[in-house]
Amino acid sequence: MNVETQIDEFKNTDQLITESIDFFVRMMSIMGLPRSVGEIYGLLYFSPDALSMEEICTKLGISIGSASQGLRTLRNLKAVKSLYVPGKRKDHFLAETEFRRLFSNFIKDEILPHLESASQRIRSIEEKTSKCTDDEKKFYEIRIEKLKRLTKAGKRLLPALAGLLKL
Amino acid sequence: MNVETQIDEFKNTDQLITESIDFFVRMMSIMGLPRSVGEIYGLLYFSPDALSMEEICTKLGISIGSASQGLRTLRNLKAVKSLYVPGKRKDHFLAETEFRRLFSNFIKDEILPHLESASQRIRSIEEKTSKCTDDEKKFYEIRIEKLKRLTKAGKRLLPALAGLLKL
DNA sequence: TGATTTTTTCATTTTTTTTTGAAATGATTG
DNA sequence: CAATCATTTCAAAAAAAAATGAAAAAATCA
Repeated sequence: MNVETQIDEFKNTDQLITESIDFFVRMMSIMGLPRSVGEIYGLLYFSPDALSMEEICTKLGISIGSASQGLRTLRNLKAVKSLYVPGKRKDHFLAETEFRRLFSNFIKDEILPHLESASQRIRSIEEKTSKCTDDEKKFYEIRIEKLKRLTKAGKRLLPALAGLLKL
Repeated sequence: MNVETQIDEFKNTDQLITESIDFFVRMMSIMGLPRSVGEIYGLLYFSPDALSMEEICTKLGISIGSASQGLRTLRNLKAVKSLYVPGKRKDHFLAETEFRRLFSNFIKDEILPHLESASQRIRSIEEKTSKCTDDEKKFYEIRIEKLKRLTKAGKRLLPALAGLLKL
């Protein structure tokens, strides 16, 4: 294999990783996760070998702080697993590629808690109608009922959503 | 009705609206929409009468710029409709309370376009594998296949999601 | 254990997003 | 159609979110 082919191949893999990072940066951003989280996952997703935090920092040009926090986020979502590499001291990271579990964790950790506190807030809204006139009460109660049905549907539907992902 | 009762009632409705705003600010923020959008919707959701932009600004203490932009966003999502009030020059706004349509519009406007461009990016990633060795190709192709299935499932599932919301 | 390496934390800086409000544009009325 | 009122736009300011990197903490090794 001559030098030019090597360079070509390097560039190609490089571009592939760049596109992957682009892809996941956007996807994670829809989910409200910071850029760095998408970058790290995008890099790992197409890496055959587990990478150390230092390699991640170098390849992405991000700080160790960002890498550490980003990896923590990804670990919490079970989007990344750390792997023991014999003879090496540093932790090494691999992308977890089962999106179903990833989304299920995202919904459980990031969405459902909000729905829980929403239910409480609705109860608190309901209490405030006690001193209204009957006409007002009627109007408010219809709207409150809609909110209740919304949160109920959300709590039921969202966790089921990941299950529907027959990837 | 004496003055104290009036004051009590005023306070009660006021608190109710405050809680509603709180509720929708958080909900809209999950959807990545700015605070002001949630505030406006939260105010309108429990308003029996249509409100003008000026009233919205005053009641929420936000600028006319925010109100104008926020109402535009809500109008685009069909979360708010403007109502002609006879004898008044200003436009008046009412909350659209069918969440099903609201979410369906949100998914159509804010999520699906990203999935479309994701498909293109995957194709671009695929092209980059052409010059890889067979072993590398195998690894990459498995991951690419997963991405394809993910976007496909997303495009199918997300629009259906709003339909499942039998509120 | 003590020295060395790796990782986390968090105050500060940088970047991005949102809000503001004055000017421009558009709409309505007499 | 001129005057007035209502709405949008957009550059600048303010606020919020994310990234940085040095210091602290934790882990590993000899």
